[in-house]
Amino acid sequence: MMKLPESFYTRTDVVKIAKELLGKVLVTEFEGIHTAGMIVETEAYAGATDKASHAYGSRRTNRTEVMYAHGGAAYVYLCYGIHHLFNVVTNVQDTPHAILIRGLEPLEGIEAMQARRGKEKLQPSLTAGPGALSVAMGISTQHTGVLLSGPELYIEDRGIKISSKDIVAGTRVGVAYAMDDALRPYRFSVKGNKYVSKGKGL
DNA sequence: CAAACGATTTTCT
DNA sequence: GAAAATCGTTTGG
Repeated sequence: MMKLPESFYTRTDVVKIAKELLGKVLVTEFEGIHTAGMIVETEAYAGATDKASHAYGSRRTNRTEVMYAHGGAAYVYLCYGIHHLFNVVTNVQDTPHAILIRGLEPLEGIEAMQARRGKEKLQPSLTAGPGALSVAMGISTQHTGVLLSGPELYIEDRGIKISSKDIVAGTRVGVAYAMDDALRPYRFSVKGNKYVSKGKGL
């Protein structure tokens, strides 16, 4: 039950951090509503050298500015005009690394999540997928730039250990336009977990 | 100032 | 399994 320290995010190996985020718990406290879910799927985006990243080639725009901040901030991007994608900014200042949270296993405030998603029953699709989990957790683009050190939005370690043999590495999803970089094994998920998004390939 | 595109989800066939 | 929805950001003129 400990919030991850800033030093967790400011390390330089974004792939390693992506793996370590599996099993951690994302918590939000918006409008007095407490919701929490265990992270079961992540994707690393290695900034300037990664064609799939918004910051490829050190591109720096108003939107990507947050990625250049030091690790520990949230980067929320609106995709296809309707989906909010939640990312964790990592590494040090001026290095635009980020990790996309693709899947969560609901732990607390499940009723609230269902209400936000307009779903009657609990089903994997509630939080399987980056756009879906953002809605369930109440995250939207207005939270971009918010520090993950709380009090409304943070990630904590509850002592859950994911054995390395239960971590599946795969190619990323929805980044086919990135050509060869789309084949990099930057996607990590917890083996057999129902809340891991299916994606298109793998 | 106008046009094109996308780190996806949902719904229909 | 495949196609449509939808709008802010980015890129070109």
